[in-house]
Amino acid sequence: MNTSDQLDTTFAALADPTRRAILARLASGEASVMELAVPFAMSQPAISKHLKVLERAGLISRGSDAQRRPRRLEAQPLAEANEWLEHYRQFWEASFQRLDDLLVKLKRNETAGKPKQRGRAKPHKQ
Amino acid sequence: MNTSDQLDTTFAALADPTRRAILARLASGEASVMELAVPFAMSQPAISKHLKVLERAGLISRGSDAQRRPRRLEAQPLAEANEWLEHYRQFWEASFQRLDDLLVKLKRNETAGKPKQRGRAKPHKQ
DNA sequence: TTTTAATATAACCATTGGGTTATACAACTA
DNA sequence: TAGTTGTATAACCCAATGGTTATATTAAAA
Repeated sequence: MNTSDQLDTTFAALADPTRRAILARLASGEASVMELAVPFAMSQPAISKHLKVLERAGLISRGSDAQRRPRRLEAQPLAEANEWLEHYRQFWEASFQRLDDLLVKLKRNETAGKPKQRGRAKPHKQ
Repeated sequence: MNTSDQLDTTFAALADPTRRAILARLASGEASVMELAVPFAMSQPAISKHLKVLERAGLISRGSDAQRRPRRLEAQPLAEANEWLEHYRQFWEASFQRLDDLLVKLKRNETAGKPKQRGRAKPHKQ
């Protein structure tokens, strides 16, 4: 699998809220399939399918404990995804900066004399 | 669209090599649909579909210049994706660290007396 | 005013994705 | 040994994805 294929399967695996929740759960330690399934209104086979997607992407691995097959997080593909994203950091930081500039300007017009804003004006989540 | 939906559509949009290549192209400036289509062995409507996916994810926007509808990069959703990934940084850095430790140990056994390795041992791309 | 260029949309097709239920299998427990 | 628990797999359904060709729309150029 080349880097591009790896990014395909990594991003595809991350494009599902159930799978992201599973990764979040595994961030606090390994867990069995049953344990992973509990929070979801979904059958056990559905969870097993999600786990297969995550495993094919290399985002989790499978252990063995009696009948259990505990999964644990394998974050390395996330490093590659992160590296890809990094190439675009300048672009989103530029847009944050434009937002800052705007907010500062508005603020100045509205309350001249008050202390200037400090730190970056983080935009609200949509 | 809540944050989770936004991540869904962002990651899904990124899970395709054609769309990632389009974003890479747009990183060096806006471009028309035709210009974007050139590098790909794919019909114009196929490209238009990809552009629609990127636009729905908020990753590009559409300008207007005569018959042309030039697209430009809108990197803000990438900031959110990056923020999500950041939560897992500790995990991939831990695995890099384990790899470092291993390499250093191997190196020591193999060539005792030579200078120690500096910086992080970056794993090869697969 | 007709033609050409750039883009969008419709209709279609094959494949994949995310879910289901039913069933198989492997490993503990009584 | 029989039952129970944990997980995987098979077969199926429906919706979504990624491509196609053909056609519509819009604006410029001749």
